[in-house]
Amino acid sequence: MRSQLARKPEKTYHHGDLRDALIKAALHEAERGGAEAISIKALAKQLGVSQPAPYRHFADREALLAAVTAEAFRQLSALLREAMAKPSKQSKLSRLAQATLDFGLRRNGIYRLMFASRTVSCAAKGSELHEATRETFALVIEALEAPAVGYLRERQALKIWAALHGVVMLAAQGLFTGEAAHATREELVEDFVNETKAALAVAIKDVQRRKKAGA
Amino acid sequence: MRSQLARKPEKTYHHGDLRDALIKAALHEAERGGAEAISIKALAKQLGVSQPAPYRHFADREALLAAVTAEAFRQLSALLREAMAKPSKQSKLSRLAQATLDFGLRRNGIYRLMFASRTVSCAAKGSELHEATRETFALVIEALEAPAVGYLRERQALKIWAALHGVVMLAAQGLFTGEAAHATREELVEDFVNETKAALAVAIKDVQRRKKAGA
DNA sequence: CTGTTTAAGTTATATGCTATTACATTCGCG
DNA sequence: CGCGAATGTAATAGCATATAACTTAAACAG
Repeated sequence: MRSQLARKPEKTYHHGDLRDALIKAALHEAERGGAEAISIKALAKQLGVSQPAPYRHFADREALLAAVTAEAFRQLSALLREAMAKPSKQSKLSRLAQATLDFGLRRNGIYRLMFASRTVSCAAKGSELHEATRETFALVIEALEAPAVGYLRERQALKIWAALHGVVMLAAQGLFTGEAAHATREELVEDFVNETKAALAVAIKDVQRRKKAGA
Repeated sequence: MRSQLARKPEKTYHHGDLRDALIKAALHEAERGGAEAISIKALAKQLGVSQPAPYRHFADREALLAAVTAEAFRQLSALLREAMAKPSKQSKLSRLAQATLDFGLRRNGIYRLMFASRTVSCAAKGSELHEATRETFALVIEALEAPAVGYLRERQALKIWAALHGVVMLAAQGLFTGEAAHATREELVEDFVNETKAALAVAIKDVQRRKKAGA
């Protein structure tokens, strides 16, 4: 197998790593233009192979999109992990939230690809994509830094994740440029972060109190 | 002009109301399948006109999508207005929020069309689509039932709108079917509604207190 | 080494969609 | 009534997805 270091145009019959190259190139295309910007034909041409070549690695366009989306989720996960790891005065949750916003805006085409398509919801349990999204959500739960009491964490994670998603999408649509521009997206995200922390604290205290009463 | 009551296949040369028929048919197609399910060719065939006919009414596919999206926003606005109008024990905001969730899930293909595409963000100020989205957002502000103090309303409206959007999108992606299914989407929406009310009350009180201190 | 199997790539082609051009029909208005 | 604008049609170009049949070379067995 040819490593990705092989840069010379030695014009070998076999590309060597076409599958990976397709995903990377597709991600690049999606960066600006979203899913619609991904064309099998164009990618093939760009990588110097014939148009049908990609079909050796992906059953159809949808399959390629799924693989690209999975890779995008892994990249987001890596980013979030990094943001959570670095020491800071801010909470883990705050850093995760701001990092998500940053990713969603900087790489908005990819972000839209990740969520707008129905590819995600159709991902079979256990598939590459399903695992990738699951891992990202697990990071959100981790960022809460809360003990696993019932399903409180999951619930709050879901809420902050939804809220973040909404802010990113609306921001990308320019809804923050009108009369509402007085609140920055970062402020809104921080609002949601604080409300999440407060709600989580209250809920946990409530559960523990109830447990004590029952004991 | 032929009314939409004309059901007989009288096979007139002119359709009579092709523009409107295209939008309605496209909405129907989008209902399940989103934007990708809208094909000019298929619509033309379905309506019994030649393929290029639609181009008399829409410059290109994008223009049709914009018109369809605008119509979808108007329908959503109508639904929200209705929900807010009917008497109920619940607050206006709660009713608007639940109605939004309902619309987003029941007509998810259309909902995705409305937000996932970049059509919205590209809508020129003053365009049909721009006005339609603006009107919907105005309803959100109205549902807050709060006085216009600074930009507090806009900010809270933006927040709840973003949160709602997030819940709808994640729910549509089946993120509520895993370990997080213990919190229903309706519950999450109600959480956001309550947090919005609380935040708004605090913020308004804060501003008024500050004003009194300054006077 | 050599031959066979198989993964990966090629050319050719069918099908479907968008969009344009040039031409035809009808509506509406002076 | 007749003319111009609006609306629809036929023909066609161009691009993308996807499949079929064939080719190359890599990997592996003996």
